[in-house]
Amino acid sequence: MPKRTDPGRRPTLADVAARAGVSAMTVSRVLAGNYPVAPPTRSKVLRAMRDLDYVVNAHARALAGAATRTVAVVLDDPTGPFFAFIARGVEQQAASEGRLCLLCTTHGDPEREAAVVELLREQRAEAVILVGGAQDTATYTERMTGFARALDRSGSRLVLCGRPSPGPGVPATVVEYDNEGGAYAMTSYLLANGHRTIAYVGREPGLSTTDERVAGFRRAHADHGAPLDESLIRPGAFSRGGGRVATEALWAERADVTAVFAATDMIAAGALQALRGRGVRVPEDVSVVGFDDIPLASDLTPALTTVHVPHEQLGREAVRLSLHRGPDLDDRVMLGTHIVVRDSAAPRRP
Amino acid sequence: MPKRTDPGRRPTLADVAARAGVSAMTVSRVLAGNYPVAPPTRSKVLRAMRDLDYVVNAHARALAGAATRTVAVVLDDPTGPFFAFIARGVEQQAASEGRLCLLCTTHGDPEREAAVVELLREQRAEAVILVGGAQDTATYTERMTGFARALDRSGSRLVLCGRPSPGPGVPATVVEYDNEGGAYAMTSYLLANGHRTIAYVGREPGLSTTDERVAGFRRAHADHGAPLDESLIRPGAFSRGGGRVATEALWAERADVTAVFAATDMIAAGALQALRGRGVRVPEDVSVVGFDDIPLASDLTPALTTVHVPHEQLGREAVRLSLHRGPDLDDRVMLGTHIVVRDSAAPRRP
DNA sequence: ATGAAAGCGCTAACAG
DNA sequence: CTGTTAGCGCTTTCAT
Repeated sequence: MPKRTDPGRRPTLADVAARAGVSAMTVSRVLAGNYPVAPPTRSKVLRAMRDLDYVVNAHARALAGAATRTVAVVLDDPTGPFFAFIARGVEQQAASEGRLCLLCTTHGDPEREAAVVELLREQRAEAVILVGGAQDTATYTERMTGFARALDRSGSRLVLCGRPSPGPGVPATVVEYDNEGGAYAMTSYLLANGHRTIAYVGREPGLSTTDERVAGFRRAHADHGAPLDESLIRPGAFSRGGGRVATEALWAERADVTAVFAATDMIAAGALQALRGRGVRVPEDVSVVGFDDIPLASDLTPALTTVHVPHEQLGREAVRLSLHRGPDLDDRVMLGTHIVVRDSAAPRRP
Repeated sequence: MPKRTDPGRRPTLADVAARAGVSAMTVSRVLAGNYPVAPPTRSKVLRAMRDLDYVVNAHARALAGAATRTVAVVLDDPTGPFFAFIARGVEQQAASEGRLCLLCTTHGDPEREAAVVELLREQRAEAVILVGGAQDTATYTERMTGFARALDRSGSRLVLCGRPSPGPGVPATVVEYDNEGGAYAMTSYLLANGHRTIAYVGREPGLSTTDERVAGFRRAHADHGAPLDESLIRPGAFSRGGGRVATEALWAERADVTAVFAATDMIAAGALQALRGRGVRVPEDVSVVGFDDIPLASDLTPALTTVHVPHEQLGREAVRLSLHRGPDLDDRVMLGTHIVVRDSAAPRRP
């Protein structure tokens, strides 16, 4: 039986060509639109495509040499407070560049992460965007270098978004934001408001963002000539509960603190809970500030003064940069952060 | 020059076969693992694959007839409060079924939605999951029927998740949740707590979920023999601002209301703002309840009593059902909802 | 248990 | 401006 009459078959380029009385190549050119085709021919082809409800086969196209026009985001968990914004940035930029967007999650499991990278190599994704903080250790650097090289060999590009760079010479794109600068600006703001006994709550040792934020906290103290009591840099988990616990512990020891710089907005939310529980008024008695500017920040009572991180732009830049990249092996950009003044911080009361 | 020595080329199945001294077919079988291969041969092949850093080409595979092993979610906006949870459910189930997940957004634009469906037809995605409420009009039904048929012709499956069914006989899978039952349960709860003047705030005419929720509200009144004052069903936008405005307007007219059933948690948040602004205490003076059970609900003060919608499970079911589906043309499931009692509702004060 | 041959549907590279 | 010829890398028959 001739193929043409096969009933359940999806129409192919050849079918369209036959129906329009032209060659397959002409149809291909009409599709791509990057080559001159005589208008009458063009309309005949378009007509045939419509008649047959023709849909190109993206896989055949990818196999024949065209780019896959697909980028991938790899997240910890799409319900995270800011991962969603990064995902939105990625998706938007991908869409505006005519790319489709693959979404994968790892739940923080390194094995799953490796498996996902492998899957994305199979897909020949143009870019693989790894999102979210990570332990900045030697192991991490090795892993990322491995991913970068492997993806490079597959004709794909690794993008580290909000993660530390594996160093120069590694074929990867890095999109960061200014943790140090944001912490510096916020600490300066508190110091300018007369605070001198500022606790930094929620240091998670080893986490890349932590070190940078603490560095900004330190530099601001130094630049303002304010002595920094190291015992005021408090450890704690990056969660609401962690913030509550750490703040409770802090108050048990030091009632002289007049401002709390929480490492994240979530921690700040926990700190507010703890302080409310103790009958401490914010910002009258104590100022509390956060970092990240997640939606929750403006919902808290009082609305949280915090450092804005351009999550969405981070996602957009990740796509943009990986798609239009120069001849360099590695490239990176750092996006700025800035403080957002709301109601949770006030000048120190005498 | 022989292909094999081409330096930048990605190794193919043939390369692996050559290196292992077997035919391409044998390598393919090792890869698929669904056919007996002699253990020694097998190891030789695996060895060669590792040596060459071989990665299958998903597109070649898809072209040669294998399934694409890809499902797609189409969202309004990934930063929406519950879209993220549905996306998580989809992604998790997809991963556990060995599928990759494409993420597309439409920002509520029907044209973009149609364009996205077309793109996904090109990708031969196994399932295309459309998420989120929609106006249940004749136009909607036609659109969805069109999508369903088009996807069906491309060997793909349309899944409507939390959206109305286009009716029987249309090749689509529908995964819904029980809006009517949830509203019934919540209204019953308020009635059982002695409330008799309950306002329903945030009716968006035409939106599919609205009608079902209002129906449950009505049925509960009827079943409890409580008269329902139609003027207490208040229109309003599905947003915090909408809730605030609608509640302000309500209070200006009716100070006798003792309970507010907000159509969504966001509306409830707005209602709480409005009531706080007026110095009305919740739940002492007025009870407020919501619908959806988004994370914000437990963060509000007081924590919101609301109807839980199983968003994540909705996403999981969408994938599961579309992948393991019987011979029927259309299929649907409805997931249950239940009330979550927190602090924003109390017995009516005498 | 393994291999050979024939495509899957498209586009790149050359003609004309 | 349009057509021809060759694959892209894999999996499906059908043989052996």
